[in-house]
This record gives sequence, C-alpha cells and structure tokens, in this order.
Amino acid sequence: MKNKQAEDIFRNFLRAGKNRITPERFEVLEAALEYEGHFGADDLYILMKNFKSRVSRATVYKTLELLAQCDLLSKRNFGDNINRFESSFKRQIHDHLICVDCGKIIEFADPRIKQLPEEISEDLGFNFESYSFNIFARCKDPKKCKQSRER
Amino acid sequence: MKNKQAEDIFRNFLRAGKNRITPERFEVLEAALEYEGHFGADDLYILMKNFKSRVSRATVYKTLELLAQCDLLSKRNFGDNINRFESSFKRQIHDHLICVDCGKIIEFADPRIKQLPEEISEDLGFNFESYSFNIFARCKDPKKCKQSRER
DNA sequence: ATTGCTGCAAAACGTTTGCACCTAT
DNA sequence: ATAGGTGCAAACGTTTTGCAGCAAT
Repeated sequence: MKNKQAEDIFRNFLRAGKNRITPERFEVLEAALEYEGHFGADDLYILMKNFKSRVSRATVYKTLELLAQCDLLSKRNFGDNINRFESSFKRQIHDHLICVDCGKIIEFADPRIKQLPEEISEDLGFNFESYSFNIFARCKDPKKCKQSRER
Repeated sequence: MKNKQAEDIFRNFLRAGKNRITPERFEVLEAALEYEGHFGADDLYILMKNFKSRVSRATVYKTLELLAQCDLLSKRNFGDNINRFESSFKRQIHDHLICVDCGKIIEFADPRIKQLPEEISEDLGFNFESYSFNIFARCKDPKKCKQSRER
C-alpha cells in the first residue's frame, strides 16, 4: 500500500474493463513503480523472483501491458528490440537520448517537440495516439562513457 | 549493375573496413534497393529465396547491417520488435507515422524537426549520431483503414 | 597462404500461448 | 456458478552464432 493513488487508478481501470482485481496484478504494479529507470519485462520478473515473489512470467508480461494501457507506465523502445517500461505516474512527458557507446539513457523535455506529434497527425488526416522520439549519440566526455551500461 | 552509384559507395565502404567484396553482398544490395517500402530482414530473405537466390539468411542479416552502416539503408524500428530497413539512397530525411489500426506507414518531412536532434545532443554534451521519430495514430477515414496491412 | 565470408542448422533471445487448475465476482 | 486469471512449460518469430568448407585478397 505504498502508492494508494496509483493503486486506485489501476483498480478503476481494471473495473472499467471486465478485468479482475487480483493480488498478483498489484504486486507487479508495486514492483514496477519502485523500479528506478527503464526496465524490460524480464528484468522485473527476475527482480521479483529474487525477492521470492511467486508471480509468473506470464502474469508480469500481461500486467505490464495493462499498466501501460492505463498510463501508469510508458512503454519505450530504444531500437534494440526490447520493450522497456518506466513509471509515468506523476512524471512529466519526456524523450530520451541514448549513448550508443555506453548505453546510458538521458531524459529530456524540449518544449519545441510538445505539439508537433498532434499537429502532424492532424495535418496528415489521423487521430494522434502517441509518439516516440529517441536521439542516439555519443558521450563527449570519454571518462563518463564506456564505464557503465545503465538502462 | 542497376545501381552503379550505390554499388560504388558500398564497394568503397567495404574496402575502407577490412571487409571483402563478395557477389552475395551485392546481391543483397540490389534486392534491398529494389524493395518498395519498409522490409524486415526476413522479408527480404524470403523474397530472394522466391527468386531462387542461394544467399543464406545469415548473409542477408549481416549484409543489411553493413548497408545500414554506410547509409545506403536506414534501419527503422516501429515499436513492434522487428527491425525494418528502407533504402535511403538518394532519398531525403523523413520520419514516420504509423496507423495503430491498420499498420499503414506514412512518411513525412517536417522542417521543424530537422535541427532538433543535433541541437539537443549538443546541449546535453553528446555528439549526435542519429535519431528516430515515430508518431502512432489512427486513420480518420475508416474506409481507408483496416483494409490493408502495408508495411 | 591467409583471413574473412558463406551456408547450414542450432541456439539464443524476448515474448506469447495453451492448458489445467484456481479465484474473484 | 462462471468468466476470467494464474503458473508452468512449450511454442513462437526474429535474430545471432558455431563451425566446416570456400573464396577474396
């Protein structure tokens, strides 16, 4: 019960669909919100296993999808064929710069990007849904690079 | 010998590294440049197989990577965990809008995006390498949607 | 002659699925 | 009571790898 507000959002979302409210789903929610930074579904599953959780891989994968649907998490793809998630609960919209050498991920929020996706969607005759904007670059400072492979 | 210019670029790139110049690699180059639109490595492999090519799957995968490295192709990722390629030879830089209902891919070039990635990289202390900007949206016109799953 | 490339099949990887049992409603 | 969720293992689709033989340098 660490994130009552997020839990309420999830509970309401589950009820709104015909989804059941189960302890496993809330266990995944809690673990996901506690995770610092970006994580793959399997990362979270392993972490939960290490903490002696009995929740299955299948449940973790399915629940993360639900959490992304109700915007408690955002699903990211940095071009390496891994779906990553991060908490978007109480967080502002941002994009990512990824160092192609060390894998470091920098978050940034540039006001110039903000309206672009919706405007472009309209112009092209589409209803905007979501967007992804990733920059791939290299650390200028070699001392800060190649050291870690944070994700 | 349909694309002498592209072949020269590839040949020089191969020589510059210590990569060998082989007929298989040029077979992949030709097939890739002829492909209309976006294709996965396996799509191209299957197509080549249908045309009785004897080039192996491994060679197709590896060669596409080389072609992306020398900018004859660009490698795209539309968030579905498939690496797609498209010819970038003699093409202007553009981004993509993907319909989440029918999978249709629209290309667009918005001048407002152009300098953004490099500027942001600099501001954050990185050397710009590349970027990806994808918009996910839904066709407004239902008649034009759900019909095809072009890629 | 050397070193890199090829084709093949097997393995790897993240993810999804089928199914019998269980549980929230 | 029943529809939906769970855990498990097996299957999936894409991509990578190990290796023996081959070919470009």
